Amino acid sequence: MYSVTAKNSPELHDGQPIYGPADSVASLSGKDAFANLGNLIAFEAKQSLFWEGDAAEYIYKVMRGVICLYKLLPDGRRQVARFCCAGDLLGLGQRATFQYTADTVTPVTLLRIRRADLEVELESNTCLRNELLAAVSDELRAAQDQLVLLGRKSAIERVASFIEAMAEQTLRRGGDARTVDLPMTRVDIADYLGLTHETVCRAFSQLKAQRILDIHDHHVVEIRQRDTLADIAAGDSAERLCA
Amino acid sequence: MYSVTAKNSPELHDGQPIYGPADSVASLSGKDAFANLGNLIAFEAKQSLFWEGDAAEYIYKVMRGVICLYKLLPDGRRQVARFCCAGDLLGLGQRATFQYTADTVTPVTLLRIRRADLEVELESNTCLRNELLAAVSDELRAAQDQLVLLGRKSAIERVASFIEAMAEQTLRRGGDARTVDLPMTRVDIADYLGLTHETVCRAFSQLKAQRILDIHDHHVVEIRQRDTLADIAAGDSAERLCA
DNA sequence: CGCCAACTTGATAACATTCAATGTAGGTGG
DNA sequence: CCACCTACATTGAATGTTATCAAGTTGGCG
Repeated sequence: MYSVTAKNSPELHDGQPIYGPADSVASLSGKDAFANLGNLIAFEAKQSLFWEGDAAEYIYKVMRGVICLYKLLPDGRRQVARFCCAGDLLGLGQRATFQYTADTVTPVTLLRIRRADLEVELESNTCLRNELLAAVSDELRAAQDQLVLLGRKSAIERVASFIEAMAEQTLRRGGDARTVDLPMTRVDIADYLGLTHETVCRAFSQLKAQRILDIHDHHVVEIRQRDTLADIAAGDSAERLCA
Repeated sequence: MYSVTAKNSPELHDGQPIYGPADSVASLSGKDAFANLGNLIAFEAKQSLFWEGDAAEYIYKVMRGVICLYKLLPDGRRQVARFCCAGDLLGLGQRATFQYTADTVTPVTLLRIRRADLEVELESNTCLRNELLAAVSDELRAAQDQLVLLGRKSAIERVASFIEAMAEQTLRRGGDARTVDLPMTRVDIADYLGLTHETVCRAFSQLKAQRILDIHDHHVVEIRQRDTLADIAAGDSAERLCA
């Protein structure tokens, strides 16, 4: 489980900390097409990696921990676009600047790859090219699902969808599908789901009251009725299930 | 301008109509890296091209007209993911099935390309590969902007954003930036913006009452105060502007 | 032990939806 | 040619979900 409450060590801010270079990645991820292109760097929780509009000199691969990508409106309203976990790539796209701001949610280890180096490698490396296209395509598909969630789902449906998605991710990483780790705060979740943190809270409470969830810790929930949760998440017969 | 009210000719449904093959495309689009890979087909307005989950044997390039891509929830709620106009590609992504349903909004001419043919061509054609990656990246960026709109913008901000985006598109195609063509219905717009058609209607009326828009025809609006519209769309000082 | 940040719960209010009625334009058929 | 029909658009009134504002509670850490 993640240590969410790690403090902002003043001596380690804004990405200075550097691990051993290049090939020490192998120990973390097995063989990785990206490993020999970049360096590992580490960040504490709750730090900024980059801001929307920054020159995108690097792209990143998350090796460990969770990162939150978001955009801000002028008056401070925030929309979280994505939570990036181990294996995810950040900073793709062909723009010279980042399209969103990135903060760490937990302590994080990143593989940092110079964009220019990547582009050279892409010329010859078909496998890498495919992996990259797959990453962008997956990101697009996830964004389209999120459009449906934000445009058409109710608060309870959004929260149920989120928990289900996090559970699936846990499962893919070989974890227990019933115990779900939620390292981010309620505010982060709210900004991801287009709700307020109070509304997210009430949805959690409601799912707990209906015995669909158990909430051990604020950041660890257990799914007790996976089918019902899935039905709510899918937007199916909400009136019956949420009565 | 588009003829929105074209009838559903019974003799021309579900994509049978076929134009001349391959190279007659040149006359429509100038040189086009995709042209010699596919065939042109035409559709009337308000027809289905394919459904979410269909086997994705082809990808399409829109040569003329407008197409609406959407997803449905089990109870019929609809979220429009995108309106595709001339030059846009449909059906990208590496999945064997379509990720959304596609209906024509206006009469449409498409270039239809067999996916297998495209993949063969991609092996050798660097230019085409780049064009494809650029298309996916653009689609992703548009989807991320839409996440902010759906998650955090008010009704009036959503409608202002939509009109502004349509105006920019008109401009890029060499049209007058003030006169904006909206070939889709209010329901289509509502399902794109995550609102009801009544709310969209009221937002149009409000923008008209504030003399920010003129509404000639239901499907043609004129922007009278571009700056104010842009401010509202950006979510800037909404309280002052919308008072 | 006490502080602080995150979380939870409650009361009220706002904005968008829902339900209902009316308006408008194009197309059809008498 | 006009009346009718249908689909789409607009406006009004009510209802409801979610946001906002306001207290409290909890848990981790100094």
